[in-house]
Amino acid sequence: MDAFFVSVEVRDRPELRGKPVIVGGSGERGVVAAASYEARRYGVHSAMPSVRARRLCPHAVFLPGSYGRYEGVSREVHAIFTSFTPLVEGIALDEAFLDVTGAERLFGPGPAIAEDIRRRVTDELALTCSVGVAPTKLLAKLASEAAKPTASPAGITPGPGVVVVAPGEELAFLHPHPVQALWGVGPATLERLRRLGVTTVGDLAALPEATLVHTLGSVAGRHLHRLSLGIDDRPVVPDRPAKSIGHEQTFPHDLHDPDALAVETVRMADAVATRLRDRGLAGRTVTLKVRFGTFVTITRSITLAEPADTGPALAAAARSLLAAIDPTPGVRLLGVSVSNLGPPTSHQLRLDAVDVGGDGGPDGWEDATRAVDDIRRRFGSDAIGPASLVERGRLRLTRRGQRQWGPDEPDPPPAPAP
DNA sequence: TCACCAGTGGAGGGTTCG
DNA sequence: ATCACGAACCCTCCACTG
Repeated sequence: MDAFFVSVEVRDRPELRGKPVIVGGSGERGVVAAASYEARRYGVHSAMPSVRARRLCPHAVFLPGSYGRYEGVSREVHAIFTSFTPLVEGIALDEAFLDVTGAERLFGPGPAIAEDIRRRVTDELALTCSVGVAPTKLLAKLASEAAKPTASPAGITPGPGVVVVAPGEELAFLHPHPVQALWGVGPATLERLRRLGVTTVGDLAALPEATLVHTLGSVAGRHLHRLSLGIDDRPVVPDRPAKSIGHEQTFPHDLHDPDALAVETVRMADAVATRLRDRGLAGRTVTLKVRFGTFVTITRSITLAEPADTGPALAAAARSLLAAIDPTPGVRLLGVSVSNLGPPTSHQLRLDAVDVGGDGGPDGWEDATRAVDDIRRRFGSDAIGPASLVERGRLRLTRRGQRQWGPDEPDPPPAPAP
């Protein structure tokens, strides 16, 4: 999808059409989630600090966005995709791979399907998308980027909408691209490749595999070497199971107080546990992430003997990790995530089993947690929560249906302790 | 008893992507 | 000269097992 979040907003508020529009966090610590092509003319792009975006384009309209709405529209787009093939792999809300090899007998050749998809997205959803058609995932991705509109200070140029890389044309299309166009080449890899004198994918293809393995490691080296030769046999995989679930948050102001951090940890552990139960999962490895005011980021993790899916169980683990961290330099961001996911084990019979809570559960919170889920379903997610959060008025994690791109209105800095 | 080896899983950091 | 959040994957080091 082209400028997805912004396009949804403009579609529903026509007075925004033709204006520079930015969806993202507007606070001091926010970032741009999406920018309209009018805003991109000024050099604004996604992931840019909002402060910089506002400097570049002071007259832009800033919108907080509504993530829940984008999820809904994404489902509608997805439904169009799956009407052509069940082999749809979602990459993000606005991006997906479709394997249409089996659909061509029914719907015609790939390029024709691409045109059909574009037409249906335009007619049914009043949004625009760009499609790349190619024999491999990498080439399809690059082709879809080539199909998009471009924005420069001079103006906005519409894209072709569909770009096809036919069999036999792969290397001619691929090799002129800059190496950073390859999936897996970010700033760090780019610098290492630059030192090898590599600028384009073609340069990369001329290098022996051993050289790449030596500088980038066995997996990445071999992978990039193959990609540069147009070899990419990764299949389109629908419904990949989640491997981790987490929550993290940047605070409007750095936190120094251990008690305040403990409260935030409980809040996030509770949110993660709720999402875990929503999906019928539990996890064994709990990871605490701390970013200090200096931007130095550390993670600490612990693996539990039994999978956990209750707030108290995750909070206890996260707080034990927090206890070993000195927060006095100031904590900018805190995160709790859970991995090693699997089904929640029904209580295993153990010879040494101790019934802590008196309800038969291993951590004593099974019945209470079931009741909490029930109350939230009926009265909303803010209706109930851990006592430590209620007392401090911190029950709410984020407004419903919202994902934030940074803290919005910074609270006034805490008054110095007497 | 020691040296070596292969495999596994945990911990922590880093990179990349949208 | 300070940029979110959520997730996947990779690498290295280390302990333990056999």
